[in-house]
Formats: sequence, C-alpha cells, structure tokens
Amino acid sequence: MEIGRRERKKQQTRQVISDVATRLFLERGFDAVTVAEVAKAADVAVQTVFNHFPTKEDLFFDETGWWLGPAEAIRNAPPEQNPIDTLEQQYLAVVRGRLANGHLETWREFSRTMAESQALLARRRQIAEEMERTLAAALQERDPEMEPLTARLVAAQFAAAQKVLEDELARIMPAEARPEQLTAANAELERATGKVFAALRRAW
Amino acid sequence: MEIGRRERKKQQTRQVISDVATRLFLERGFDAVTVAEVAKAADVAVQTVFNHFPTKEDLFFDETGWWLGPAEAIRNAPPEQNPIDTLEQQYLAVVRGRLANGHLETWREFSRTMAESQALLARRRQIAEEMERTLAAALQERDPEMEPLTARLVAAQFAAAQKVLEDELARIMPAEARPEQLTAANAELERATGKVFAALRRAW
DNA sequence: CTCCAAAGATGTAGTAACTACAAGATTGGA
DNA sequence: TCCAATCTTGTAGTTACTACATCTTTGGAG
Repeated sequence: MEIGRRERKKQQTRQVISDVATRLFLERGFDAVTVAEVAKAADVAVQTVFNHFPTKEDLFFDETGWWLGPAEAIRNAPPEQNPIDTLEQQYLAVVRGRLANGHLETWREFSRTMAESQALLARRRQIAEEMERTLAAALQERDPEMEPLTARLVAAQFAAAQKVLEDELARIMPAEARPEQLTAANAELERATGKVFAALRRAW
Repeated sequence: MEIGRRERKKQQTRQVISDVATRLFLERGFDAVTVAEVAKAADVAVQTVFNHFPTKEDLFFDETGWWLGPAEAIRNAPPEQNPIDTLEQQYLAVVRGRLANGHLETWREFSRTMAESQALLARRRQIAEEMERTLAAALQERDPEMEPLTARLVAAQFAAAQKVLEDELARIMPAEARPEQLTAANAELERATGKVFAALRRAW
C-alpha cells in the first residue's frame, strides 16, 4: 500500500547517496569531503541530499542503528535475567559480529574515519547519550520498582563502560591483523570486557 | 615582565567580549545570538572575537574551567585517601559552591541556557570527555600500579555519575526557590550523591 | 624624544553547512 | 487523459569560521 514505484525510487536515491557518501568518507576522510561533492558524485542536487539526511553526519551514521541494541536487549530478555548479564551478552554479541570475517576490515575503516573527525566524534557522543536515555527508559519499564535515578545510573555506567571498551577495542585491533595476533587480541578483549562488567555487577 | 599596558589592554578586550557575549546568551539564548552581534555589542570587529576565542561555544564556557577540578583534587589529595572519597568531596564542594547565596541564580541561568542549545550540550559532552581523560591520567600518575584500563574505567564511571547528578540537580533546583524548598532539594541532592558514590565505591 | 619592529585590531574575500522557498519533473490514481 | 501529490531541483540567503593583507598601537633601543 506504500511501496509503489515512487517510494522505491525515493529509497533508491537515498541509498545511492548514502553509499556514495560512505565510500568518499572512508576514502578521503569525513572533513575533506563536502556535501556538494557527495551530491555531485551521486548525481543529485545538493538539496536532495538534505532532503534525505538532515545533517552531513547522518550520511556517515546512516544504517548503523546500534544505539537501540541495549534497550531492545533489555526489553526482550527472559524475565528473571540480571540486566547486567543481558547487557554483557548483547555487547559481546555485537563485538563478535564486528570481528567476524568479512566485517573486520569494514569496521576498522569506520573506526579510523570516525577517530579522525571531531565532528563525527561529537556525533558519536550524542548518539551514545541517546542510547543511554533509551536504555534507562527500558530498564525502568522492565522493573517499575526501580528508582528512576537508579535506572539512569545503571544506564550511564553501562554507557561509560561501553565507551571504554570501544576505545580499548580501537586500540587493540588496528595492530596487524594476522590470525595469531587476532586471537590474542580477542583474548585480551574478552578479559577487559569481563573486568568491566564485573565492576558493573559489583556496583548494583 | 609580561604585564605591560599592551597585555592589559588585550585582556581587557577579551574580558569585554566575554562579558557581553555571556550577557547576550543568557538574555536571548545561545543560538539566537550571532557572533556578529556579540562583536557589535562589544564594539570590536568580528575578527577580533575570533582572535580571542576559537569558537562561538568558547565564548560561553570561558572561565568556567571546572573540567580540571577532579584531576587536580586527585593530585592534591592526602597520600592514603581513597580516590572515590576525594572525588566525592570535590564534587560536593563544587555543588555547594554553586548553591551558595549569590551563585544560585547565576548557575540556574547558565544551566537553562545550556539546556536549550544543542551546540552547547555538544560542547559540554566534549569538555566532560576531556575531564575524564585528565582524571584518568591523574589517577594513574597517583598510583602507577593501577592498570591503565582500570584508571580509564574509574574516570569514566565518575564522569557518568557526575553527569547523572548534574541532570538530577538541574531537575530539582529550577523548581521554586523558596528557602524551605531549597533545603528539601538540598537534602534530596545529598541523598542522590551519597547513593551514586556508594555504587562507585562498591564497584572498586 | 624619535622611530622601528612586533603585536594587536580591522577589513575583505572566501568556504561550507545548512534553511527557505519557488518552480520543475515524475508518478499514482480518478 | 489529466490532475494532484510528491519528489527533485535551483536560487538566494544566513552563519560560523579561515586566510590574509593592512592599519594602529605600543614597548623599547638609540
């Protein structure tokens, strides 16, 4: 009822823009590429880009959507499971997905590009904050007994932990990717993750 | 050796710009005031504003400098004191200073103005991140035995806690300011602070 | 006191991300 | 077939910020 040719073409235009933009950003860096260049490369008007994406940053973070994961995991978790356990499992699943063959290199490029742009780092902070809010809401929805302050605190501490682990991951993984080093890095990462979530568990 | 008339005039110009900007921002909101207007009101060229302040946001956050507090507190703390205790004391001191007579209204205006501008909120996140980094460095400098990951984690969790408390403070304090409510709000705040830092202590 | 060099203030020109809006092109459906 | 909704485009602005040349003030050497 809504997927006529018109809508399809619209989505197609959007996809082309997003793909072209991503490619250019990864190739030359976010700050070095202008929206006008993206538009030209995608063969559309600059206005069309802004019709589909409110800001330049949205071109980069399009379709990643990871900020809903933790809240959804909490909502879908089995009734009696400890929230921290749920969050740890979800986090590990995400990270393992990233490190799986075929995704690793993509993730690295994303990570590197992001680290090189203040604008993208700022946007990541904003997204993390939104993730934190939705997580706090999910936690409280899940357990209405929980004090709002507590829910916000747990969410904030999880967000903080996640950030530290992200940085750690970015520090460990870019170093040469030969298999034996990769498994070592993997072990190191699991250790760090365990430590971080252990602290979280102790706190609550 | 460096405080001749020239330097004095320079600092004076800077101060005028900063004051005028702050006043305008508080009066009309950060986004509604342009740098050109600030320059005009301060009777200087637009360029001069940018000579003294790299970005518009720096005009707002000038001379607040709170992001060094925690790290300095750690560096200056008595040798055997628990870092979490140090941080709690420092935080309480800062908050009490803000709530002291004469500072409360100023803080409220700052807080409100900041909350109404995405640009300022983004900058606050960036500053918080810098605070976190300097704190992590101070923690590790203080106790070289500490694993870097641990130092980063403690700093991150403190930053997260601080953020939650800031939001809580902003939520509690704007409500009517009559003395009896103020003491009630104060008690509520102390309770929240105690709870937050207790969790931090449990974690480490 | 004079005058020069450095440093601060100014003005001009330009870039890039957006916004508002009017006008053109395409498409779904009557 | 044709109209109306919707997507796309082009034009004209606004604003933060940069580069750079020029003007003005000032501290200090002679």
